Amino acid sequence: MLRFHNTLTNKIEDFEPLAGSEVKMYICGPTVWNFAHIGNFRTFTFGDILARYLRFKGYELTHVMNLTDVDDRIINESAKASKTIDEFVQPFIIAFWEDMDVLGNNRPDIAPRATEHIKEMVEIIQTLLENGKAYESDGSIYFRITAFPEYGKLSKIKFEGNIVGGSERIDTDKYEKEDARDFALWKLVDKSDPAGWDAPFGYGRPGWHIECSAMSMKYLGETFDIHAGGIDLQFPHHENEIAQSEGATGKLFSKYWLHGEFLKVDSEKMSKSLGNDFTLRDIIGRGFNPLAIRYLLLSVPYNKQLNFTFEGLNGAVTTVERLQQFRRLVSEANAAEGSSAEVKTSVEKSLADFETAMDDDLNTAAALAAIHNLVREINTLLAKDALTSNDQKAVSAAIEKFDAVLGIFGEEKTEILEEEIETLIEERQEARRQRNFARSDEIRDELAEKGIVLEDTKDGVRWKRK
RNA sequence: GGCGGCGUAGCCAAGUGGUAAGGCAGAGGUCUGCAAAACCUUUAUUCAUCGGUUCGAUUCCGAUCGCCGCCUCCA
Repeated sequence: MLRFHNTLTNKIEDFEPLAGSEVKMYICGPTVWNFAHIGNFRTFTFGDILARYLRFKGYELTHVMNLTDVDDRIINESAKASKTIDEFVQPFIIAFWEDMDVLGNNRPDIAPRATEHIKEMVEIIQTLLENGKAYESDGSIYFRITAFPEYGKLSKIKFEGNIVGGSERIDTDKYEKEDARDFALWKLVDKSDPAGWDAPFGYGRPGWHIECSAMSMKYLGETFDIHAGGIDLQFPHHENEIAQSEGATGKLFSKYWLHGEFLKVDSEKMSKSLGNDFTLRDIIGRGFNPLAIRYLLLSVPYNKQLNFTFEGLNGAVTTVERLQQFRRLVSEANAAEGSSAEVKTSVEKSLADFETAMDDDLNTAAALAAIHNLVREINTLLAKDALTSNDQKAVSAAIEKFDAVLGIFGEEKTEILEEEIETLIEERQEARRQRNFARSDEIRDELAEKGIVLEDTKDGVRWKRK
């Protein structure tokens, strides 16, 4: 039984979708110019694992992830560059999907853009104005938090002695709001500003939070199953989404809320001043295999802070190579006819342990342990040449199942230079037979330079791409 | 100041009221012309510190120390 820690109730809950085997899920996506940080990709990778696992469990999933393509920076910079928002934002969106692809994150089914859903936002704001949960002040529209008593139920934030009362950090007056906690739904802008939209309540642009309410409900309905995102969004963004959405519909917005924890770097917070705010591209630029980055990001359960270190990443590089090697060894094994009860048991146990771990709020660390245990057991048999053909099939099938969820075994590559490589290997074998090791090592080095690694085994030479 | 999370071997870490998963690194060995890969063996009397509850705590409670996040704008 799949269970999640639901931030809304702060409890571990059995996952029971609203409609049988259909699951509707919304994940808060990137602000398109600001996605590149490795910490963000932990959240997106977690979202991908969540989606993959729901499908693994047989659910029919609709997975929506928004692209926030309007904010002050985008508006200012696009104006400076004399570009439309769309022109300015397009390269960032392309780069984002490139990074997602490189990391092996499947794309969501629907990736709506904020700027294409202004109409839906306006409709929600209208409803809130009509039912008294929003008000106009100085031409802008604000949400009236006092009209939504449940405000704070997600973040459990208490306002006593905090924002409203004790703090001197806010001067309520300067916001022209009824209450300092009230947040903007629609911001009035000058008619001459190209970055604005017409609405019944005036020319302006939407507040940040309203886009997610509008897009999630448009594609998933007024009530849907899962809303996920990084922990940094819990307050105020998700809290405000709930207020807007439930304030407008009077219905439960999302049944489950999952929040991914943050990344630390060398046990410190990430920041520009510490020079440790790496982007995915920085790390790949240092020559690290994206698959290893993926492995590291998912090796710690999503709801735990992960300490990112290059020592850890180097470990992940080795681990991922071992897993890829394992898949190769299994598929290439010279398996004799037959089957073994022992292997059957090992495979079944590994799959069961894997699923138990993932069922338990996506405990990827424990799930990986289940995989590693199988790898070790089967490798032992392979070393003894004791894997039978039925074992081979069962193990391969298990690998495909694991990989459908985690995506860490890499792809089976089709080789292009194969003939050339084979010729060189032949030549090297001949040199070795003549005990001309100087020449044989030369060939091995030559191939190594091209990224081809040779391994001499008792069944002949095996080669792989590094 | 308010709220929340965390502190387990050199590193990344799972976990549970009953005696410490897994990976990386290290050491020794098998195999090999040498490597590589793989395998085998080995690596925490102990889970930040100090108290308490208990037959028994790393796991529960309290305190202390340390680290991280949110609590303003922008998203």
